[in-house]
Amino acid sequence: MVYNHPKLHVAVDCVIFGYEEGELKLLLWPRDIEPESGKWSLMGGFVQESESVENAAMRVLQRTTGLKDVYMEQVAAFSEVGRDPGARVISIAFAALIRVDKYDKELVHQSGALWWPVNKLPELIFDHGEIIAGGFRTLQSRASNELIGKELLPDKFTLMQLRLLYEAIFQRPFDPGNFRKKVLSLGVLERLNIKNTTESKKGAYYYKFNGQDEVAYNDRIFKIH
Amino acid sequence: MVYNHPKLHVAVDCVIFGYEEGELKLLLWPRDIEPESGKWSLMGGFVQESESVENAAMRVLQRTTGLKDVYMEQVAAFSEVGRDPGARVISIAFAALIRVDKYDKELVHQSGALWWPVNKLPELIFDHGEIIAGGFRTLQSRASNELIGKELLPDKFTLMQLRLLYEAIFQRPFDPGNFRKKVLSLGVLERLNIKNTTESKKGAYYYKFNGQDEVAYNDRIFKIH
DNA sequence: CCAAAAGTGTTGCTTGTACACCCATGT
DNA sequence: ACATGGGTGTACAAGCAACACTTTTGG
Repeated sequence: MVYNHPKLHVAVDCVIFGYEEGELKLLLWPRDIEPESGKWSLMGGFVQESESVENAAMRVLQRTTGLKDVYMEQVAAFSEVGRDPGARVISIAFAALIRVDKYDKELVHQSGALWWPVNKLPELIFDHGEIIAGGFRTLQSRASNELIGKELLPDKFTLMQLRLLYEAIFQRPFDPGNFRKKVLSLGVLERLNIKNTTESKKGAYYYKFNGQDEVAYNDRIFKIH
Repeated sequence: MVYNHPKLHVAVDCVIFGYEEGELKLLLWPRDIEPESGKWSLMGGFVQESESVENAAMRVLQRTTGLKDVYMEQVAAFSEVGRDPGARVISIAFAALIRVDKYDKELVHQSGALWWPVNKLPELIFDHGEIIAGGFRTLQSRASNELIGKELLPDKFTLMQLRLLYEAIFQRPFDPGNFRKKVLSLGVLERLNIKNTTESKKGAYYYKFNGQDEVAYNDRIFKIH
């Protein structure tokens, strides 16, 4: 059956978060064509006839970073008529969390992409600022409902590193003692018998996420100061 | 500029919630064409060249219920390739809350639509069951982050009516005393000097939402049993 | 020795939960 | 009189916030 109805360009845009040097960053590409040449943009791509928007987002992510099997979450559809002055394009935004020690740096570097700290973003094209804000809310929401870090930190990490990640995500400090107690009480971390001695004199135990992926979180977990 | 990329049918589907007789219901239409004739469906419509998806959803809602200026929230995009066997259609789902005392009953009745209790739904076409589940989660999420009822209850209502609404939304009982204290502590309700004497012997004060629409909710508000 | 992070403990406060209890009134 | 919902109060538990304090070790 053929529907006699308008067809539209549908794109996906990926808000790609990474964590590096104590800062939450996101990956942006310089735009080299008019209009708005010189500004920065999210990486996107058009949805094809034979794929879901989730597939399209994965495809875009793999094409640009070399990564597959990455955690992604749908943010929202952005569809104001004039959002892209060049053409009518509806965009479905996705938030992706990637580990900066794993992406294909060669590939990313070639394309001119750079990591930008979330609180020091450059000028962005179209409504990409709004899309990023949405992706950031999605990330915060996820981080308060379950313990994230597996997607952003190295395999083994100290509780300080995890805390700094959360401080970057929520842009506010957490009390070290309370953070430690809360996080450990969730029972999703396993202490290793190795210590990190580079970031403190005393040395801090490394932790890792213990396999049992799905713990039933009853409620919002982060109300820590 | 013309983009040399695929164009797709983009639809909106509205999950329309109403509250009546102590039950949370949603409005469904019988499908009278093959395939899946006889099953029920959400009301939807195609997004036009010159409108945002939000506009399209509003338009669909107004066309089917006569209502405008209704609270709506985007749920998510549903885009599996085979979701509509007739054609490739991406659907953006919206959740709408309407007051059953305000919609155009004539219009709705003509179209054959019926209100179905959320826990006794008929067979649904395509992935509309999944879409409804998403809309329901969106509703619950909103109801736990702020006090809803303005959109679903009459202008004046008793605290019992409000509680029954919340019990319908969360499908579990709330303690009457605790519910009352929590709700009143939010400071968004104003007590009227009228009593409802039809639903209890003693009579219960009517309340209404006081104008100041936006109260800053710091945290999830409903953790009441 | 001092600074800085690691790690543990304590205390007070807020908030939810589970009740008990009295009130008002229509039947 | 009694059942029913209206409305208030209380006692307990859980969880968070704030902060004190001890440990360890590199500089």
